[in-house]
Amino acid sequence: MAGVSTATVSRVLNEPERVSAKTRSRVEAAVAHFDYTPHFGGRALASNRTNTVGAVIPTMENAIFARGLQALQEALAETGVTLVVATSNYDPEREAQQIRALLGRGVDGFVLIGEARDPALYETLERRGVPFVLVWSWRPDCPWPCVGFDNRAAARAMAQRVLDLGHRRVAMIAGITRGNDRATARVKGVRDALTARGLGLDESNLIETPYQLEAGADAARRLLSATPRPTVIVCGNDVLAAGALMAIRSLGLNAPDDVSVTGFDDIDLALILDPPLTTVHVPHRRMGDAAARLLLRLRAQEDDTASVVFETGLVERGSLASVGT
Amino acid sequence: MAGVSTATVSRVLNEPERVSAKTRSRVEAAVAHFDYTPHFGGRALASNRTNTVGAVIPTMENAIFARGLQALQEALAETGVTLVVATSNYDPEREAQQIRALLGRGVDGFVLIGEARDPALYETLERRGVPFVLVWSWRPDCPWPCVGFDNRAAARAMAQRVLDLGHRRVAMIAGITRGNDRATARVKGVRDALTARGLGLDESNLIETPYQLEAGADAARRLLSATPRPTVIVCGNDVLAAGALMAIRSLGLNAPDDVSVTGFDDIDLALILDPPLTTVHVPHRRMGDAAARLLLRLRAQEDDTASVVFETGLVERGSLASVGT
DNA sequence: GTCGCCAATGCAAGCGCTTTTATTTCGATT
DNA sequence: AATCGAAATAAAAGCGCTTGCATTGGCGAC
Repeated sequence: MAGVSTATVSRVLNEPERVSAKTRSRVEAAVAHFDYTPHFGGRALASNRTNTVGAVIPTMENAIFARGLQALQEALAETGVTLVVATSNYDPEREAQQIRALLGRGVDGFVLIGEARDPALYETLERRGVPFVLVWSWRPDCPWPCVGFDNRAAARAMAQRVLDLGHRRVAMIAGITRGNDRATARVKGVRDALTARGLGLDESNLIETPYQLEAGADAARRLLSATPRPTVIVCGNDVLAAGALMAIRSLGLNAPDDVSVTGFDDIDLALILDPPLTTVHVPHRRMGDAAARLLLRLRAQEDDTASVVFETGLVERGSLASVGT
Repeated sequence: MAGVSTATVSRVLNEPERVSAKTRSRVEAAVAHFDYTPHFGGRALASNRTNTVGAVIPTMENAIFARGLQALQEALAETGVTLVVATSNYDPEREAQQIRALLGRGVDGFVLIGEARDPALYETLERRGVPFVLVWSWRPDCPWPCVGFDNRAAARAMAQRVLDLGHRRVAMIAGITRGNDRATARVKGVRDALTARGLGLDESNLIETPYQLEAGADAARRLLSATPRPTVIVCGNDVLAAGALMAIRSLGLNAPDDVSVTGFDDIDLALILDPPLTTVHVPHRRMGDAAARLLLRLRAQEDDTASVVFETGLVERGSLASVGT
């Protein structure tokens, strides 16, 4: 040892300024010499903090979450907080399990996707006093701290643009809406716009399907087999739209001449597609970053813990054309 | 309480079979009633295990890692082990930091990408007795437990195929090779094949660049400005290849008629591209899964802890054509 | 009925750290 | 040189759990 008590070592590690420079350097030398690392368990037990936050996302395979997580993780790491990630595969029960599992691991903060979940879960979180932030969705009057955007309004804006371009036979490929408020809001938004013009979205023109390339392609093939076929397919995200474009090509049709397609998210993919995808731009990385900062403020019991809303924007590329051109 | 000692509660939670059915059910009732969760720190301190494994990957934004992690995480979760993910952004120093940070958090297992890293790090891991698995790369005689494939051989096979199709002016867009043995091996593999036919890959025909879409496009533009221009661009991964295809289109050229392109990884993207990408198929998900199982065996000190090698395969789609057709 | 044995449970000692409180040290002041 | 106070450090009490060992109780064998 460096001739000091464990208390001093602890102080050197946690509040270096409270220790005299001379002792501090001696301790630091010893730490370096023995390649000492404090024991996490001991620390967690004594201080009752783990400096860990948990995120439960649907899947890492969706680029939007991967990107958001990356930003989240970077922002948290700056303050020495570790991120633990679990996935639910879009299953609400599994999400609840994962949250409980992470609670058991003593995470002292949560980042959760969307708002739709069992009230009992919210109650548990509050009772334990574990702060959390809901990401990726936002609506007026959401009672929890959120960092997101208005999925419904964004989808509505996209659908309005579609209608402005003269489309009347509108079909939609949505994500699975059960337990997914983002997917639900996007369908609602499209409905809003259609209804406002006296149109509807009946069952035959709306398919819910997992957010996967092949699933999107299958759905598009089904929608396009109708007579008369839709002039536009509005998709719940970019991956579904990519699938739809694949299907269109495989049917010998041409986008946007025969059928227009729109996406949602604006991931890299949208740029690569041919034609490039008209979609809704969502600032995933900035949301991840903002979520981290909001969560840190909540943990620190700071005052400024208001929800953060991001604006989305229509990005018009080549996949959406006016009807009949 | 349920009228038992804490010791019994601990046993109910950890080795239920050692407690009589009657007591066990009483304890379980109490646990459920109070919504009790064991304190992670206490547990870690007393048992000196955290049931956590750490993974340090370059970035979650690359689909291959996202996919591998997803599989890894699912396989680990089955046995109650939690995955903690950190990212290095392809920076060896940062990777070392992250490994030490995770060690400090008491992870009792590691999944690391590739083999190239400071020997001191390996020493630290061994000294601490923390088992680890290297993923995504494999070579004969690797002294550590690996789950991967032979990047060099796979790249060589791809290059051979390119040469078999008559290409002689071969250019390559590689990832940054510093501290990245996969990227390095892929360049070597291509060189192997070229050298075997008396060709070379001089500086003007090899560009190293980050694995990003735009970077790939820029590199392709530079390569294609040469006279005579290359007939094929071999890319270090699919994202770079997608960028190259974008650049080719933006230059008014056509793939594969004017220039062929090949990728590496076979992510979803490869299928969507136009023309669809000829690439090397890598079983990312299965690697993640196998890595989890190998690590669990190492932790359990089982005998069967041999490295796992996966086969890769050429997937021929439309982006590579024979020269002069 | 007694004894011995094993399964089931309780007891109590830590695990390595943080933190409150007490003690020492040292410099400044008189 | 003595005194005081502030700053620096040590002492010691847990944090909530696991686990080796001691104890209890129940049962079968004699």
